[in-house]
Amino acid sequence: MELPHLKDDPYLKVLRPLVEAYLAFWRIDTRHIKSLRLTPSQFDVIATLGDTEGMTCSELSAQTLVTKGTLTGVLDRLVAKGLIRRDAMKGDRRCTKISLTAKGDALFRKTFAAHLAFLRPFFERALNPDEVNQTRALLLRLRDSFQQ
Amino acid sequence: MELPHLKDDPYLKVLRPLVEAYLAFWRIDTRHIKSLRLTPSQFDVIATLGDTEGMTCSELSAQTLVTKGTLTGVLDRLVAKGLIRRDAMKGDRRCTKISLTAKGDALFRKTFAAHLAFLRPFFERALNPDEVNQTRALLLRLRDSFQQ
DNA sequence: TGACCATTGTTCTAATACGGACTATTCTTT
DNA sequence: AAAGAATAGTCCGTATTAGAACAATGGTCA
Repeated sequence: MELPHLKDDPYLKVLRPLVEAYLAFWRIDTRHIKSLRLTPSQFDVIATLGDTEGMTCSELSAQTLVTKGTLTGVLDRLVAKGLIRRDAMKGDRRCTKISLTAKGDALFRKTFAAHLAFLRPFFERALNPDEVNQTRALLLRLRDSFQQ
Repeated sequence: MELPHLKDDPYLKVLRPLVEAYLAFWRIDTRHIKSLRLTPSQFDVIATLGDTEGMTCSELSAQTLVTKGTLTGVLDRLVAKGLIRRDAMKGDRRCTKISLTAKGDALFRKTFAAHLAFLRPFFERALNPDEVNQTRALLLRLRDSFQQ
């Protein structure tokens, strides 16, 4: 049997835990965000725009986990909710400057800190400060290995 | 300023690395799967059904990362490709038994081991055997914290 | 200046994704 | 046995998702 052998490969023993840990986190994260009447992508955009002077679609797409093509639709819905604004960019007519409206900024102030405070206990319960640093270092090594 | 303070919270320092590590992995994983002419969900289903006698939709949904509602469509497309089969379950007429066809089994044999072999070097490069066990343990603790 | 190439944001298609509603069926409890 | 609860799979609406193609614009270099 070849497969059991492969499934026991010591290096692959991290694969499922990585996926499962992320997914468990993601479900909690998403559920809380939805209670704010936002989708995860929308929250991502709001949180990224918060405390900035605004940015172009490309910059937004790079800093969030939202693809350029998807971003258009996400922004459309955020404009419809009155949370962001699209302005022409002087100097480069290809670009659009995306920024929070007053309403969007108010939402950002109200929800961003609250969301992080909501998440913290889950990490606190799982890891002590030493382990946080260990985990962080190990995860960054994994990330870098998959990124080059 | 309240936000920088929150962002420096030692417990939240794992948040971004977790997301980034998973996403970096996910991109590599997905790219390779697509080269097999399958979507990630379809591969997930095929890999889960491999070397089994088949299972119900609920079991499949629990063991893969595909939601029950989404599964219907994924299975539809796999049936259309001739890779799986839906059979009535004797004993419980609510259930459907999903299993690989001969063609699906052939695809499983050809691609599953190859895909794992493709992924292994990324883990090997990042972590030594000790660290694999550490990482695994830490990730499982995180998962459990988010799951209860 | 003008040909060439890169970049920007939008649009398109196919496939997910979640969660809730729905029907059919089975189990529980009285 | 009959009413009520639980489960199975499907269907629906809304929102993503990647990636390719597109037109408009900007930069580069001969």
